[in-house]
Amino acid sequence: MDINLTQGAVEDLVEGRPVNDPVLQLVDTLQITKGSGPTRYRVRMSDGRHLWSAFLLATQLNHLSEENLLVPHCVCLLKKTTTSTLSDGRRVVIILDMEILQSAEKSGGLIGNPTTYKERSKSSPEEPTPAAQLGNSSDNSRAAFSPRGGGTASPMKTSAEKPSPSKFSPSEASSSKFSPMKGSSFKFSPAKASPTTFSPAKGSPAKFSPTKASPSTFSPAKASPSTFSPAKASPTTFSPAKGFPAKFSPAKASTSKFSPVKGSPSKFSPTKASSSSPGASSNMIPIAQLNPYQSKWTIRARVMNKSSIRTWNNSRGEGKLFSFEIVDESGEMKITAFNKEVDKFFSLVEQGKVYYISKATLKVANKQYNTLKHDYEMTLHAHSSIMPCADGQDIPAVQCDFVPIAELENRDKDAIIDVIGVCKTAEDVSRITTKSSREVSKRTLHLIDTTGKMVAATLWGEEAEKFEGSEQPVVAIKGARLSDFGGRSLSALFSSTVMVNPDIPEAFRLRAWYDQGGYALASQSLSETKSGGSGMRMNWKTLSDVKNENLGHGEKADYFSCVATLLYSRKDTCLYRACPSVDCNKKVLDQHNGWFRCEKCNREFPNFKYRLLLSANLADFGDNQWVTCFQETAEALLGHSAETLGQLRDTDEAAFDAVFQKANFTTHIFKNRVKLETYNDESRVKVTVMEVQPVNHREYSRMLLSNIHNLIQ
DNA sequence: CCCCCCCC
Repeated sequence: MDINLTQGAVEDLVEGRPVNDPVLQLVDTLQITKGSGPTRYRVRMSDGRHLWSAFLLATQLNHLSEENLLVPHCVCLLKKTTTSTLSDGRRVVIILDMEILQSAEKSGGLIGNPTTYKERSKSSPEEPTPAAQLGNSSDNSRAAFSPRGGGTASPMKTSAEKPSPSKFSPSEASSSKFSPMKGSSFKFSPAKASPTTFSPAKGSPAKFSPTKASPSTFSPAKASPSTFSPAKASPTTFSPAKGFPAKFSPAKASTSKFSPVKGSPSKFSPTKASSSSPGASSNMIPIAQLNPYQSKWTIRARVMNKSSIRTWNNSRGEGKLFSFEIVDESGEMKITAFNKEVDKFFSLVEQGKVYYISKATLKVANKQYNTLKHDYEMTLHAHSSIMPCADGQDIPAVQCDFVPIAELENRDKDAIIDVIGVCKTAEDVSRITTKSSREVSKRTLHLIDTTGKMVAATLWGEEAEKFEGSEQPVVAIKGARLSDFGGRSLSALFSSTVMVNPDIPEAFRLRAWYDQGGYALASQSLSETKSGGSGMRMNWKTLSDVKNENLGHGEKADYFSCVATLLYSRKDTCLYRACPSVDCNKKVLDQHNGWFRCEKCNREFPNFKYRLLLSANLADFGDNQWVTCFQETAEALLGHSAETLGQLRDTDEAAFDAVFQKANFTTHIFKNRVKLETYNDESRVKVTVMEVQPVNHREYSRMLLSNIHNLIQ
């Protein structure tokens, strides 16, 4: 296989021009270990025409050298690079990502007769920009290039020279928001199906104008933690019903926003930046292009998620921190603030708002805790600047890549996914104690979508407590974790964003689908719900269906729901005297001496409790069926407790009769278990009522539609 | 510099 080198790529890279997927030949590698930092590798590369010896391997690629993969004359694809200029004007091309395309053996020596490239022009030393001075003291925060890069003779400094591929000059950005170079790593290619964007905070214009947001705004005194209160929990629900104006119409939130092909003049051009931002001539770059090898940049991004303040105390010390996640059209990033930066920025940073952010430290993202799609994460430091941006409406707040619920079956356990569905049922909130003895609230929702599948999704803490599911809202969860519990289920993480009735096209579509008949679908859950409780799906059947379809004849019991009317119940045999022990319901034997014997407990008691075991005949329009109701369901059907009924029977037979008369011809939703049982060589289907619910209009409609659906199929 | 992500 012949691989062509990208002739001219060396010149383009050194001069900072974007190059698409340059293929270069590695000439040699030099280890430049010095000082305390990690080893760095300098590589010489050739494009067949020119050589350039100042390629520097980003430290995350050190393994390539350490695994002896950087063999002279191998051919490489540079997938991501950035060009920096040293303080003396020399150019360094930093390789952030690369791949070896062809071994040295196959390439058979040096290709062509390359000569060392001579830089066309060395850029003049940069001038401090207004941005560099804003929000921090005037010391030189244009830090030395790569604190880890201690291997060069003189400290390397980056400069903000124009042609760096990571920055946008007007000419480069003319037809596209982002540079077409590979290094920009777009997540949103038009080919890929439309991630969704929306602004949970409704794009609320920032209260502050950039001019107002002078450095004094950020004094610790003003931004003291005491001012925080409402910021934290509120933004999780965004119901239009609550009076938020819908900022993003479906049309506006269309995927065209993401097309890197079409589009308006660059948002990241210096021209634009100078008009309204504190960045002035600073380098406004997309988040996707942030890396540790640039010292001067400004990003403009929306806060999509903000943590509360946490403290830590461990062997390495103690302190406090908070973190938040930001987004622009190119990508996302996690930012963490510690200690003084917490005081400085916590109250300023609000979920949903847009800020200019500059001068922070980038480090390789710890993927164990950071699920965002970026190689790096950011830490704020003493000179970091965060300024509210007044006109950030164009910045999407959340990029969602919703996975259809049915598709969750095929995804890996622990995958972090975005999901959207109608909350068909929400379980009650409950308190649990974790393994580490912390108490936390949880609530499980059952979400369905147009795939007809349902999945359980658990919310935690405040989110669980405040969730209101009675109106069957559309719920979107960005960044939920897929677990394999009970088949497949989802769990919200600290980093998840839960949105109720978000103003996005998917939500509108789901709402319409559900209200126009989706609700009647007997959706099958990917998550098993133990207990025949409220999580049980409705498998609507008519009573004749139960017989015709031979329900209960299989190995396992079948479950079905029906709307039926109680015709008659056997009052004479409905009560029995049971063992008074808490967890024993065994019938006791009257010893006729004031004592009652429980065979199971092997004990005699001076008392007993009444239990119900009611045989009832249910009917719908086509058939009738004998069923058994135990304690709770019988109590629900008769409207009295077993104890009351026992007392009545013993003291007031007329009143006891009246209870049954009154219960006759009442109609309910019955959830039932059906199983073929053999007793004395005789088989018959036994139907046990698991749950009795009042008929509500919605469920009744669903039952009708489902039955009609069964009829016509 | 943190890093808890829970329960059945």
